[in-house]
Parts: sequence; structure tokens; C-alpha cells
Amino acid sequence: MDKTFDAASAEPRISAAWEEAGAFRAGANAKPGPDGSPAETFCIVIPPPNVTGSLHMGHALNNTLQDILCRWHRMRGRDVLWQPGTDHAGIATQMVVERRLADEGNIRRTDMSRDDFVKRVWQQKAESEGVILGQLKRLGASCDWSRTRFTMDEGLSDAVLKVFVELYHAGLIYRDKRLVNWDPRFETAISDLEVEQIEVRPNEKKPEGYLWHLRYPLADGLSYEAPVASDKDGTPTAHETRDYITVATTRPETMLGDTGVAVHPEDPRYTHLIGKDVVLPLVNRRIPIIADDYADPEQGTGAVKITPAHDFNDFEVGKRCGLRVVNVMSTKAAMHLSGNDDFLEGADPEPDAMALDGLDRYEARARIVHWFKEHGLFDRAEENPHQVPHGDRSKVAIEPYLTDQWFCDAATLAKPAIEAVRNGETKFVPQNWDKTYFQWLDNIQPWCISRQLWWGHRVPVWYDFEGNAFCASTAEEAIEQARKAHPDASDVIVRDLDTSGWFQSGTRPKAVPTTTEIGWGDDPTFEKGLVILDRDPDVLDTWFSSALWPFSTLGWPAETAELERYYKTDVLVTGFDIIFFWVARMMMMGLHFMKDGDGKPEVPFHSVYVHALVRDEHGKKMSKSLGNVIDPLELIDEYGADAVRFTLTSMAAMGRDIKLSVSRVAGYRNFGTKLWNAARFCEMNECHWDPAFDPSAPRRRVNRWIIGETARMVAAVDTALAEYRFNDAATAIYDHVWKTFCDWYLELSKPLLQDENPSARAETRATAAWALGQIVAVMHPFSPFITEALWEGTGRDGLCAHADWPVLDLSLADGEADEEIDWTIRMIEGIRSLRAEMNVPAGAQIELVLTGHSAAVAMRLLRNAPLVKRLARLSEVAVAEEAPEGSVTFALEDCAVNLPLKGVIDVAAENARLKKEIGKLDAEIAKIEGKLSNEKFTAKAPEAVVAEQRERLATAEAEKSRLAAALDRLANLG
RNA sequence: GGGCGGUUAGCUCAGUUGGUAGAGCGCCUCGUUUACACCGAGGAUGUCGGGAGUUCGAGCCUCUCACCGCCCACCA
Repeated sequence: MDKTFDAASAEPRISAAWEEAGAFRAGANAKPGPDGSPAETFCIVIPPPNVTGSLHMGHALNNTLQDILCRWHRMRGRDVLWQPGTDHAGIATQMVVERRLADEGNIRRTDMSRDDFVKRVWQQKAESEGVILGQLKRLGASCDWSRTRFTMDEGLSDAVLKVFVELYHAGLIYRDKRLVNWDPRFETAISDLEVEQIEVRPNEKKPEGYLWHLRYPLADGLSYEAPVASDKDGTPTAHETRDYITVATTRPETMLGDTGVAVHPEDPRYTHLIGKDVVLPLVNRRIPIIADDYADPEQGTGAVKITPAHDFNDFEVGKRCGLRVVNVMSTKAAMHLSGNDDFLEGADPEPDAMALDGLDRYEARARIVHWFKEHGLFDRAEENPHQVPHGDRSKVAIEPYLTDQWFCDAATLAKPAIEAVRNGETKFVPQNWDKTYFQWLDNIQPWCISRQLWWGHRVPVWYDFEGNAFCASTAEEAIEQARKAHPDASDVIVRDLDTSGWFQSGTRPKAVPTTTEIGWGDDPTFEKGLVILDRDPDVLDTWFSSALWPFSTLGWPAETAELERYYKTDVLVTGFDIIFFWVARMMMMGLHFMKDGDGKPEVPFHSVYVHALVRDEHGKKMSKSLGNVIDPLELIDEYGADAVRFTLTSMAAMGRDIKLSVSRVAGYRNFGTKLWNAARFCEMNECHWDPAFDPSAPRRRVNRWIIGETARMVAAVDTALAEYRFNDAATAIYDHVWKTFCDWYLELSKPLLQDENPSARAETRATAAWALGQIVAVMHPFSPFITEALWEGTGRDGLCAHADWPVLDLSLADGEADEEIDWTIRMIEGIRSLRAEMNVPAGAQIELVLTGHSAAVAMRLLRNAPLVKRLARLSEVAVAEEAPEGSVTFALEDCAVNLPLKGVIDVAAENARLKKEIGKLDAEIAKIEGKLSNEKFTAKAPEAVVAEQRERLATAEAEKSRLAAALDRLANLG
């Protein structure tokens, strides 16, 4: 064996061995029950990574934790299916491809046919999927790769179609014209969840972060007296005549679409104006002053301009008050005035207004403010930092925009999803996250599921010339529906707008749903009774298909054996950032479409383990657009996958943030090396694995002790994993391997391995090999590569990945052996500590004289003398009545340990040391006596606690008396 | 505005029914004894954010304050 484990060369070899063996196929290590019943299943569906990029630290953490659970259960004999796959990530992937096209040669998406563009995205998918799955394999993920799925593959597309069509016919999906969050960069609607609030402050670059106060002249020459000053009681003391009303806005450009000004019905400043009109500047449109509670007298001027087409609140006000809706922007959020009938109706725009046509909203804003200034209608601009909704992908301000979109009735679907968590069918771990889940679902809004993108699942709806919708899984079915709706039609056909023929009448898209752009909005062709259907050009929100992942990947809507066997799945492992996007929606869809054996709605998983987010060094979420992504592959290259995994596992308990430090990764790489060298030591000492080894057989205390320690460690790991306390499991292993096994057992075993007695040698070799074997097995889920290499290196059969998980009875622990070895360790530590403090040269062999002991303790010391001598570097171990002159002394609970150092000893320093030690013991004694003299304590505390305190007091007093005696002797010496 | 989390050793953070404060890294001293210098031995460092309460006993439970962070909703 080499001195270190060479991860870089071993990992690919081991990965290949797993792959060749099909080691992770579902059922690969399944063990039937004792009665021959099939193995219990364990199923996790992977959170499908996007086909946009590569593995980041969040993936590394997420998949490490899943892999630990899968490998653990696989070794325990469960039939494990870890279902892998990738997500088409509609908007994100389209964005990546568009950027790439731009890099390659300035071709815009819109310069291509939809068909060609989508083909190009499929290329991207093919490349990226290979990259990211390869990276997951490098991490060691034990997915059943033979079942890899993709959200847009044929089967999953079937699932999407069926779900859409069923929900549509159940009235849970519907089309509606309303304000949506519109992303002007991608020119698509997005859902509420894809909007993030970003604060804007007054700045030089952009006209934003102000509250502009603008004057709207009253119509018909009206004027009024407005108070301009008041005393402290609020009684007006001065007035001025005004022929305008001032409104305050953060978005002056929307004034072009104003159709009213609202004031509070009880605002004394304005009640007399209610029902009057103003003439909208620039536009010369008469719009009413209306009364509505929405106007807050405390905010702005108390009068608020109402733009129903470009503000969610204004839209509601407009509905209540019957105001017109005037959309003044294009899909790119540029002003759309010329040829805009809504805008022109009832207006007589200034040439300056029409000059804004086609300008970006910010440019228009600047010019409009300027225009108001020039025309004496500008009151003032107030600095006003405020939150502005932005698209989470595009990072541009979203525009509330009036369009037809498809919505899903999330509130109805949410009810069973809420109930299932409330009644514990699905549990969050840590449980606290259910609050987050409830908070969102209890207030859920209709989910906008349509996107004006090219990449994604096409909405399965066809329209006739009247705009009637026919929703069906296939064009053929849509045609049937249309025939019934148009009994007199000579024929119904689907317009074949696609050169590649995907959308020919009666066929449905196979595998690659792609099409050229449809002439949306064209005049319908209706001649000679022919009805032509056009398919809805929109695609679905990418999360719509993700929501089906736990059952679509298992074959649904087909009734597959996998679905029957593995649904519901066991645990979902995910970050909290997608509880709304994904977890909640999987709950909704799973409960709506899946039924258990009794026909009862069935949740997609019984547990949701929510882990922290790996953030950058400033605590920010890592994201590609911020450019703060740490590449886990680089860490793997340098330190090995096991080190990265162990680091992340150890940090899994952290609250919400994991800030990764490379030094820690290095530390866990060292841990691997430590284990490697322990194995090397075993090899050198001929500690060979014996399959027939019986852990209850060894008689030597050191061996019995390590067997007990091993059993306790395994139990700790099992308990921790059962409760998803990954860091506790990692710590239990780390401490056991490094401290217990390497630092103590291997050192203590050395004399036995060289013992003249062959049976002692044989027993110790077998025990060491066994203990190492248990470590390798238990550590495998955490560090699969090095353990697989050690498995192979120690001549074990098969794969470590398929090893039996250790099942050790805690009765293997021998209390008497534990006590004695623990005592021996304390003895050695005491001697080492004192040697160091006395500056005894490390190489010097010194004597030990035991005093103040019982016969039993003397026997114990003599029994373990070879160990103590070796590890504490002693020449002689003796017992005596009196300590030799010039000794330094420390006390164990049941004896005094004297090291004769006459000539070496610094009397003054030793005097000080002993006094300091005695001082510590005095403080301890005083503290315990205080407790024990407190009647309430002895009366109310549990007996065990009181007894423990009494014992500690006795120990401290015994130690103190021994040190006091040593101090006396020192005084005599002096 | 609603909700959630954090504040423990120089740094990054563990600490599971309340019962002697821990780890890794860093730091100091010593050491190449044939598994390991990616090592070994020893050592120093904490008013567990402040205050109050409950309790025989609080890092842990309750209340409160301060600061930091996140999520949701809103802000003309």
C-alpha cells in the first residue's frame, strides 16, 4: 500500500467498477425478508438538476446526503431506488442558449425558426446533461443510472399532457385575462415566486428611487382653495388657489395609461373634488377623480393616479370603480402609443407624447418628468428608496401586464397538501419548516403556468377561429372535440405550420415537441366550412413538470410495476429555497393524482429533509448570475470526493447557511489518509480479515474494549442517520476512527501484536482486522471511494457498496474491560502531561512509583504495565508504600502516581503546579459541597444525579489529599 | 407589516428530553519511537449577545432588549 490514498487515480477506477457491476440498479443488494417476502423498498427521487450548467456546492451537499441514505439502506438490504434525472428548466435553459447564440455570432432567437431554436436547445440539453450527470458520478452518487429521466422525455411529457388535460376538464386549470408579472426581457409571464424584490435608491444612471409629485390640471377650469399652512392643531392658517390636483408616483411613465385619480372618500382635502375630472397632461384625456379606500391620506399627496393596466392595486381599484384599462406598453416594456387604440381613445395626445412611442419605459420616464417640469406641472421629487419587483432570472424590473394566461387553481389543490402535513403523513425535518410551508399554502394565489417561451412543454390546447379552446392530449382528440362544436363543418384540421411535420393532423408530438412559430393572431381561415385549429404557442412553467417528478419518473400515467413498488417514495432531500417552487407543488399534484391501495390520495414522500444552503463567503446565495459559484469539482480534484463529502456531511446540521472553508476540506482529506495508514498498519502486522471471526470470542481486555467501542460507534451512526442527523453520524465516525481506533487501540495493540504468545497475536490480529472492517463498512456511505479501495485492498469479496451493514449487539461491550482500558488511558495521559510539563525529554525513560493505592489498583497497573511503559515511555513500573524523594505526583481517583525526577525537578515550579492543581480541586470541591448541602438539591434532584455528585466529591477529595501529601514531601525536600 | 433563523474559543461552527462547555482550523511547546509530518505528545484561550424569570440546577425552557440574516406581503 502507498502512504496516501491517491483519490485522483482511484476514483475513476472505482466508479467504473460500480458502473460495470450495475451496483446501484434498483434491487441490486436487496435482501428478502426471513419469510422470503420481497425486500423493503427505499426510494428517493433526485431533485433534478437543470440542464443549464454544472454541479455547484448546493448540488454536492444535496446529493451527498441522499447518497449517504441510499448507500446506508442498500447495505442494510433494502431495495434502493435512487431515481436520477434532469430538468429542462425552461426559462433558465432558454436564457443560456440565447446567450450562447449571441456569443457564437450575434444570432437572436427571433432570427431563427422556433423549430431550429428548439433543436439548438436540445443540443444544449444533450451536452449539459452529460456534464452534470458525470459530475454527480464523480461525487459518488449511487443513483440507478439506467433509469435516468428528463422532464421533457416522452414518458414525462405524457404525464404532463394527462395532468393538464385532467385538471382542465376538472376546472382546475383555466384561461384568464388578468394582470400578470411580465418579464420584459424574456417577454413572458412569470409566476409570483419568480419575482424577487430588489431595493432601488436614487441614482445617477437611472430615473428611479424617487417619488415624483406631478400636477394634473382640473377639467373645465375648476379651481379650489387648498390649505398651505396650519397651526399645531392642524387648523389651516393659509390657503392658495389651485386648479390642479397633485399626485405622487414612482413610475411617471405609467401616467400615459392613467384612467383615474383616487382620493380617500373621507379625506377633507379632496372630498369636494370627487366626481370632478382632470385632464391628463400630455395625453389630454379626461379622467375622473374617484373615491376609494385604497387612497391612503398618509401616503404621498393623498391623491393617487390610477393605472389599471400597469399596477396590481390600480387594477383592482379600476375594477371597483369602472375605470378603463389602457395598456401603454409593448411586451418589451417600451411605450406603445402609435396605433394603440386603447391609448388613443378619448385622448388628444401632444406631439411630445407621441414622440415617446417606442421608447423604453425608463427613457420615457425621464422625458415625461422633464416635460412636466417644462410645463409647470412638476411639483417636486422626493428621494424614495423602495422595493421594486424584478424577474429572478432576468434581473429586470417586472411589468404588471394585462394578458391572457393559463392559471392553475392552486388554492383547491393546496387543501389536501396542507392537510397531509398537518396530520403527519408527510413530515418536515427539521419540523420547523412546516410553518414556512403552511404560511405559503394558506395564502396561495392562482398559479400562472403559461410561459411565452419556446422551450418547454407545449400547452395542449387548440383554438378555432372563434377562440374556443379544445384541450386534449392529442391533436386528434382536439379535432374530435372541434367537430362536435362545429357539426356543420366540412372538416376540421390542425394547421400544419411546422415544416418538420410534428403537428400534422391526428398526430401528437413524439419525443421532441418542436414546431415553427405559429402565426398567432392571424386572421382565421374559414372557408367552405373548413375549421382550422391552431395550437396554443405557449409552454408551461418548468415547475409544472417538476411537480409530477415523483410519479412521472416511475412511469405514470402507465401503471408500471415501479410505480406500484416505489411510490410513495421515502424521503425528499432538498434545500429550503424550493419548498414553494417544488415541494409544495409535488404535494399538490401527488395527492391529486396518486391513490394508495385503498383509493386514498397518497403523498409523494413521508419525509422532507430540508438542509442548509451553501452560500458564498459573504453569506450570499451562490448563483451563476452573481458569479460567486464555488466549483466543487475543483475541490474534488484537489482533495478527493470523499473529503468534500465528509466536509459537507459534517456541516449539514448548520442552521441555514454553510460557509465552506477549504481548510476544513483539507482536514477531512487528512482524515482519509489517517484511515488509510491505519489500514496500512494492519496490513503490515498481518491483520487479515477473518470471515469467521466472532466478536464475542476475544479475551484480551484491549480487544474486548475496541469491540465494545465499535459496537457503540455503529449504534451511534445508526441512530443519527435514522434521525437525519448527518453531522452526528460523521462525528461519531471521525472520533472513533481517529481517537479511539488509531490513537489508542492501534497503539495499545502493538505489544500484543509482538507478544510471544501466538494466541494473543492471533486474537489481536483478527480483532484489529475486524475493527477495521467495521469502520470501512460503516464509513462507506460517507466516503465511498476510499472505503471501496480499502475493501478491495483488504481482500474482501464483492463490493463494499454491497457489504452487509454491521449489526452489532451492544452486549458485546464488556464493562470491566472498558473500565480498565479507560483507566489505563487516563494513567498514560496523566504521565505524558506531567512529563511535558516537567520538560522531561521526550526520549527519556523514567520510572513510575504507585502509592496510596489498593491492592486491586496495584494489580491493575501491573497487568497493564507493558502498555503504560510503552506509551508513557517508562523504564520501570513499581508499587511502594512511600513515594521516592524528589518525585512529581499526580492523582488518579484511586491512587497517586509518582515520577522520581530528583535532580530534574524544579522544586519551586512543582510547588506552584501542585498548589494550582489543589486550587482547582478546592474550587471543584466547594462547588459540589455547595450543591450537596443544598437540601432542595438533595431532595429534588434525581437520585442518580445526587449520587454522581457525591462520587465526584469523593474523587476530588481523594485526589486533593494525594496532592497535598506530595506537597508536604516537597516541602521536606526543600 | 407577517413569519423564520442566528448571536458559544482568534476564525468557521457543533452542542437531541435542563445535570462537570466541544470540534476543525489557527496559535504555543516538544518530538522524525519501523501506520501516518495530510503525523504524534502536551498546552493556552469562553462573563455561551444584554437583562429578567422558571428551576435544587439554564448554553439549552419562558419573557424582554439589542444587533445580524433570510422568507412572505406591501409601500402612490
